[in-house]
Amino acid sequence: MPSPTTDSDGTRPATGKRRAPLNRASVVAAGRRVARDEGLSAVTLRRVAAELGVTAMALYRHVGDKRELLVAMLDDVAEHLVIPDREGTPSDRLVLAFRALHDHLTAEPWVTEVLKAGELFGPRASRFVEHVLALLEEAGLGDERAADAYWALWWYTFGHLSYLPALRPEGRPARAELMTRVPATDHPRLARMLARPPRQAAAEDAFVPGLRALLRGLLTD
Amino acid sequence: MPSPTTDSDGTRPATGKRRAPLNRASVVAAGRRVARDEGLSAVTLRRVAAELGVTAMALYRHVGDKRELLVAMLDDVAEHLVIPDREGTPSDRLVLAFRALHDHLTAEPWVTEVLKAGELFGPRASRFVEHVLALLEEAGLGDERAADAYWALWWYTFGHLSYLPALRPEGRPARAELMTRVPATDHPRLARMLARPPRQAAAEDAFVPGLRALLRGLLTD
DNA sequence: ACCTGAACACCGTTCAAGT
DNA sequence: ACCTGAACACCGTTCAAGT
Repeated sequence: MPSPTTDSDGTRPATGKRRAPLNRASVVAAGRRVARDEGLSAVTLRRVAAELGVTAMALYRHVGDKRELLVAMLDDVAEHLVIPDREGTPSDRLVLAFRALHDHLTAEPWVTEVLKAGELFGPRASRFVEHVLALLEEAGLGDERAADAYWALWWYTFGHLSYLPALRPEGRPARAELMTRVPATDHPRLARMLARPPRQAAAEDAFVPGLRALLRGLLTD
Repeated sequence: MPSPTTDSDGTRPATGKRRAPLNRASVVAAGRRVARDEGLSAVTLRRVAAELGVTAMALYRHVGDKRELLVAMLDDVAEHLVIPDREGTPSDRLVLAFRALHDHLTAEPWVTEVLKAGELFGPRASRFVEHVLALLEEAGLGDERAADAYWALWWYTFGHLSYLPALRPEGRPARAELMTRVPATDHPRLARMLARPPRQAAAEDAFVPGLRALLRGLLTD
C-alpha cells in the first residue's frame, strides 16, 4: 500500500492512489449506501469496510460496535427530516408533521427494519418532538396530556411503519398463504377483510384517516 | 402438555435412557423455554437442540428454518390468548380485548422482540381479529371502516408493545444519556417531557388512555 | 425414518503487530 | 495515529453417513 506522504491531517484528495481518510461521517454514509443498495442484511462490518476500501477492523476506530453504527445511520436519517408547516388548525398541522415523518422514514425501506420504537427514535429527533409538543400545547393540552398524546401518535405511526415491510413483495406469499388457512365460516368478518386487496397504496392511505381519528380522540375530551 | 393420545408411532415413555421422540410441539416448547429463561438472543438452533438433548440438525426435520421456529413460537403464544368479554358498550369491550392482548403479549418479554407488525400477527390470531371486527360492526362501522379501525388499533397497540423493551433495565442508560444531550433551551417542552419519570408503570398506564382516545376518534365521525 | 458428524460460509469482535 | 492479519467463538445451514 502506498503511503509515504507526510501530510498533517489535510483533507486533500491527494494524488491518485491515496484513499480519503476515514471518519465517522464517511462510515455512516457508507453504511447507508450499502443498506439502500443491497438491503439491511448486507450491512455487515466487512461489507461496509469493503465499501470504503478498508478492512472491517478499521471501522472500530470510528463506531464502537455494529449497533452504534445502525443507531448513527438512523440519526443521520432523522437529522435530514424537514418538518413542513403552514397556517391552519393545530390538528391539521399535526397531520402534516406526522405525514412528513412517516414519508421520510419510509423513503428508504431499511429504516423501518432497524427502527425500535423506544430506543432509536423519539428524543433523537428533538426538533420534531418539540414541534409536535408545541402544537399539542397550542391545541390546549397541558404538559402531561401533551406528552401522552405525543407517545400515542408516535406509537400509532411506528406501528404503521412496522407494518409496511410485510406488504413489500417478499412478504406477499406469507399473506396469501394465511388467507387459505383462515376458516371463512368461523370468521366471516376476517375473511372479508383479508379478501380486500392489501395494496401498498391502500395501507398508506389508511395511515392518515387513522391519524386523524387518533387526533380527534386526543384533542377532544 | 399434550394429553397421552395413543398415536400411531411409538409414543411410549420407554425404559430409562430413551429420549421422548421429537415433534414440532416439543421443539416449539423448548424454544419458548429457552427464550423465557435466557432471553431471545439465547434462542439458537444449537441451544434449543441442547435443551432437547439432541443436535441442532435434528430440528430441521420439524421446523424448516429458524424463522419458522420463531413464527411458530409466536403462534403458540397467540393461541393461548383468552379474550375477556362482558356486558357493556362496544368501546368498553374493545378496550377490554386490547388490554388483554397487550398484557398477554407482554407477559413474556421476548415476544415484543420477535413481533413484526405485519408478518407475524394480525390474521394469525383469527379469533381475536374476528372478535374485534364484530364489536366494531356492532358500534356501527361498515366493513371498510371496521377494517381500517382494526388496523389503527393494532398499529397503536403494536407501537406501544415495541416501546416497552426500551423501558427495561438494559435500555435505561441509553435514555439517561439522551437526556443530557437534549438542549433544554432550544427544546423546553421536550426537556420537560424527558424530565418526567419514565417508569415502566407509567408507560403501561399510558396505553389505555391512548387506546380510549383512538377509539373515541374511530367510532365518532 | 430419524438423527449425527463434519464441514461450509459466514458473522462480530479481539489483539498483537505493522507503518 | 491509524490500519491490517490472523485468530476466536460463535452463527444458520448442507449433506453424506449412520442406525
